[in-house]
Amino acid sequence: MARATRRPALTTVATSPDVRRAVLDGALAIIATSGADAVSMRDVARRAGVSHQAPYHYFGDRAGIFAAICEEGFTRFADEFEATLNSTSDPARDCLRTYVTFATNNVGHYRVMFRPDISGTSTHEQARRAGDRAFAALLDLAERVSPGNGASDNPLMLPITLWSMAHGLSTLLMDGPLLAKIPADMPSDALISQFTDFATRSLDVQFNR
Amino acid sequence: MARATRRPALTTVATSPDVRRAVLDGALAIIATSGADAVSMRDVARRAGVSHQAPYHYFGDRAGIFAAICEEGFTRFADEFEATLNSTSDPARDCLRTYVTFATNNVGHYRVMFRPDISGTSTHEQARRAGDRAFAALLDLAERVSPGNGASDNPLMLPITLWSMAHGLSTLLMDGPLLAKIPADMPSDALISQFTDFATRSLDVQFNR
DNA sequence: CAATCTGTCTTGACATTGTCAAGTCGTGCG
DNA sequence: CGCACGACTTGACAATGTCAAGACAGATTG
Repeated sequence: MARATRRPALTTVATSPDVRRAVLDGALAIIATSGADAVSMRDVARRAGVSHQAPYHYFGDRAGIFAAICEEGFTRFADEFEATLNSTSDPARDCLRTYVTFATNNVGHYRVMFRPDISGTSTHEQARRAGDRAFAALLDLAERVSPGNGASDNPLMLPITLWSMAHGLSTLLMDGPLLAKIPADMPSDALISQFTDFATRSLDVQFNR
Repeated sequence: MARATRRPALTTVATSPDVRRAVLDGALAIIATSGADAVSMRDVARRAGVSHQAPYHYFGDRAGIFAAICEEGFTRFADEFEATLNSTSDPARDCLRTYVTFATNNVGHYRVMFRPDISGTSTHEQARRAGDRAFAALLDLAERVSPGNGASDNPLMLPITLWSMAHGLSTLLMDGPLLAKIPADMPSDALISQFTDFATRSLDVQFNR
C-alpha cells in the first residue's frame, strides 16, 4: 500500500528526532539482559523502528556502537565518582559505594566498559579519553584516602586494591554467580553497604586515617 | 582430486583421536586472544582440520562448547585451589595468589566461567556442578582463615571480600585496563605478590589470626 | 560370513547476520 | 531554480549457526 509515492516505509515510529538515542538504548537493553554478543545491528534497528542500515549512519559499524556506549559510560561514571569525592568526608567508603552502585545501575554500560575486545578504548579516541578520565578519578581517590601512599611503597597498590574490590564485587553481582549464592531475603543494597563498611575497615590497617 | 572414491576430504590433519580436544583448544585460543564473541563454529572446525559440522557431534551447539570449557575450568580451578588450601600455613595469601595465577594462566577458561550469558551454568548441569564445587572451596578458605567468621555477622562477608579482591584483580589484569596503567618494567608476577601481601595485611584487622 | 548398528564424521541447504554500494527524499542555501 | 547535504532507504554479498541427510569404518549380532 502507498508504495508508489515512495513514502517512509515505516510510518509509525520512524524519523524520530534521535534515532541515535533509540539505537543506543536498544543496544544497552540487550546488553544488560543478554550480553553484548546478543547485540545485532539489524535487531537494534528493528527495535528503533528504522531500516537495518540506519545505525550505520550514526555509528559506522557495530564497534562504533560499543565505543559510543563505552564513552558515555566512562563519562557518566567519572562525573558521579568525582561528585562523590568532592562532597564526602569518608572517601573510601562513599566512593566504593558509588562505584558499585553505578555498575549495578548501568549494567549495559559497565559490561562494555570492561570488555576490552569491544570497548573501543584502543581504537576510538573518545572512548579512550573517557576511560583515562575515570582512571584519573580513581587515582584522586587513592591520594585523598592516603596522601602519603599508605603502607606500600608502590604508589599503585592502594588504587589497585580499591579498584579490585569495587570491580570485583560489581562484576560478581552483575554476572550472577554471587547473587545466586546469597539468601534471597538480603537485598543487594544492604550487601553493598556491609561490603563497603567491611572493606573500608579492612583497609584501615594499611593507612592510618 | 580423488573425489570419486569418497575418501576423507581432509587427509592431512583429520581423524586425529581427539577432535574434541582440538576443537576445545582452538576455541580457548580464540577466546584468550580475541574474546568469546570471536569464536565461530566454522573457524574452530577449520583450525581443527575438520568439517564445519564436526564440532556439533561433540558439543551439540556453540553453547555446548562454552559449557564444556566452563566445566573444565571450574574443575581445574577447584583442584588447584583445594590443593593450595590443604598445604599452606597462610591460606589467605596463598589462595589469593593461586586464584589470580589461575586466572591469568587460563584466560580462555576464566573468561567463559564468569560470563553467565555463555558459561552454561544455568543450562548445563555439569557446568553448574563444577561451579558449585569451586564456590564450596572458597567457603572452605574463609572458614579456614577465620573460623569464627571474622568481625562481621554476615557469614558471607569474608568470602565475598576475598572473592571480590581476587576476581577484581584477575579481571583487571586479564582485560587490560590495569596493565596498560602499570609501568612496563613491573612484571605482573611481582604485582600479584605485592597485591596479595597488601590484601592479606588489610584483612588482618577484621580477623585476628 | 552377511547384516545391522553405532560413533564419527561429511556435504548440502537455509535463514540470519555485518557490511558495502547505490539510491531516495526533504530541507536549506546560493 | 538548482543542488548539495543529512538522514535515511533498498539491494546486494559473503560468512555464520544450525537443521537434515548421508558416508563409512569398526564392533556386534544373526
